[in-house]
Amino acid sequence: MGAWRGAGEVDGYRRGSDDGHRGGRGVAAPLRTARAGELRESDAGREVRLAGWVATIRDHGGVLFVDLRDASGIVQVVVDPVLNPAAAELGRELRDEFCIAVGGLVRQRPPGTVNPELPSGAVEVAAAEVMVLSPSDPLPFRIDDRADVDENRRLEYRYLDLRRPRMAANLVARSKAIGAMRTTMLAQGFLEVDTPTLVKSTPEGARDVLVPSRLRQGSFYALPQSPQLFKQLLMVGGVERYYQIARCYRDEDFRSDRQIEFTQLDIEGSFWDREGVFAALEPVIVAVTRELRGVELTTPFPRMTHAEAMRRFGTDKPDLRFGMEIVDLGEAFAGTGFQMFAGALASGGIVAGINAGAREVSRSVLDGFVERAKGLGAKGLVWMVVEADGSVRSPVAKHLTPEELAAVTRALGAGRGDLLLVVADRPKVTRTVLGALRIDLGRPTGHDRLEFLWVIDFPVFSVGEDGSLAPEHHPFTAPYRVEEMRDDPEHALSRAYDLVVNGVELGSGSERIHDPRVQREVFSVLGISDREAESRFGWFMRALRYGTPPHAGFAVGLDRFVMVLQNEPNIREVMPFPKTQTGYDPMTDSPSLVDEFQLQELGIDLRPDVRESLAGEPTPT
RNA sequence: GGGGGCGUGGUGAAGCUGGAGUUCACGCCGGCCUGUCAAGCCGGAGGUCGCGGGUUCGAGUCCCGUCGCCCCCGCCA
Repeated sequence: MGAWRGAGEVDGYRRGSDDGHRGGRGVAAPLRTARAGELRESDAGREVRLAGWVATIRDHGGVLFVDLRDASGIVQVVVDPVLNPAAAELGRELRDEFCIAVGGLVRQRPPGTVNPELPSGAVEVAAAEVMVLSPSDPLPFRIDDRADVDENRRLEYRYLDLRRPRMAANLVARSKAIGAMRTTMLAQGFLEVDTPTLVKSTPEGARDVLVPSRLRQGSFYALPQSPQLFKQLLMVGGVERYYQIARCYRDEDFRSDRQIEFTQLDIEGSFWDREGVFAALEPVIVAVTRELRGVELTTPFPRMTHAEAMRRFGTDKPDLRFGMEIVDLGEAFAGTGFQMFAGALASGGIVAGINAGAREVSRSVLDGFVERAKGLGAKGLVWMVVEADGSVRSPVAKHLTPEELAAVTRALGAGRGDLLLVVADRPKVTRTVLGALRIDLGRPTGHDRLEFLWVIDFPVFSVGEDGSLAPEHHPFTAPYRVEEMRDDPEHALSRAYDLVVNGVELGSGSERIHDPRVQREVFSVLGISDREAESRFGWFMRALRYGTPPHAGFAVGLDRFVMVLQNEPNIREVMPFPKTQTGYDPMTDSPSLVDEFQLQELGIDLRPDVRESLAGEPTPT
């Protein structure tokens, strides 16, 4: 680019300067000698060159103010037509978000015109020269944090959205987080190793993102759900301490904290157990939090077993920033005549409740809670309000004895005005429903406080609605005892753990199986036949036979972590180019149809019904 | 797969009980203005009320369907 030299035109835009004529002597490189947001009183008297974007223009007819923004921040540029008529003339042609360069003198602002809102507000740059590097069309939305722009529109113009201070700050935070992770991992002697992104599909857990092979038509790669098996192979390979900032892909429905592709800090270590993992990871969490929040966390983080988390909070990722714990009310209703409670207790269920505290709630809000509980799978929800006179108002009060009502309020520590929510159902349903209501009712907004927590001793299997068992973790997780896993699968515990902050699952990990015989047994208990295990994981099981060290590891969700630390409500705000809930990118119009030839090369034919549904769609030629 | 919320000039909103595309702020275009800082003042342009159907003399408004975005349940080993 010919900026600052050559003729006085850049892409047809005239340059204004104080030499009184156009096309005058050029100005030598570099384009920029200072950063806008960094200028301070101590810079007064400096001749600087700045380059950036027009944040706002304030044209007083005479003097013209331009807020010049670059990645470092904003500084006010003053163009004075008396001192500099050519620059002023050009300045009048400037519009929002033009990319410009300015040369001039940094000076203290006149008394009374200092802007305390701006870090650079004590100074301004008196423009001697202004040059348009690149003009801008009128914007689809304002570059401003204060506007709440439709997200589709933001994604369509993500490059403009990223100019907003909030998004720019999130990019910086993300970069700092990765930096702190690398620094901490390197200091601990970890080796950064990258692993393939075209891998073997192992239909297990999440849906794979598939990539068709051209050279082997009909065969598919998968994008990795995580580098799980590769990092274990690195342990077999003698790496001992591995980490990677890894991109992972899971083709499941989107949520506010889930995207089809996301980033993890992935670590693995040999001769490690859980304690080794925690000891290596806590400094990383501390460093990232220090970097992004300026907060020094206390270690070690508290721990809680999965069973305790479920019992007290109804979830495997408890938010410890508030109480409202789930209280078992079995004792209070031990001999109750109230059919709903008695029935639940008799059939192996439980009665439990939470004290939502004193709050004014209308009947419609209470009905909303009942609907929510039903939506979550409970048969119903009983609400009780402790009245000013100590009596209990509830739709079921007449079915309960005064002793029972007293026992409930006592068990829940209820005082005047408190709202109590009670569920009677199977234990798991009861706890998860109350756990969800607890979050609905008690969760603090934002993430100003941080409550980290290790959740340990996950069960090997989770019990489904129908009583069926589903593995809670990937099949390479070591159980405490294989025999228990086989003989009493419902109660078997695994050497798996999660890291939780403020009710958000930040990541999970486990001690791995390093004995091929145990691995085979685990496959068998999981219902994976020898033959199936061989075809899907044979290559991996073979590796385990060559002196595999005991090892363990973890993966931290980078996007979620930054989301929490930046106090963002969803993961998209901390991802540079995220997709919508339906996996669509409005900016690039992706995913898109491909042309017939591309499909042919891959040996792929679209199903007739799919073809049919696409009729009328614009197709590539 | 299911439930809910939202969809109105370029942006953000209001639009009540169905009565003229009405209103507000920002942006845009033009003009004025020499110390503002989301500058100010005057004037102007700009909309198939997501799309389709229905009810009605009449629909942004009511009903049905559909599409898109967001949130939740399922799903996410």
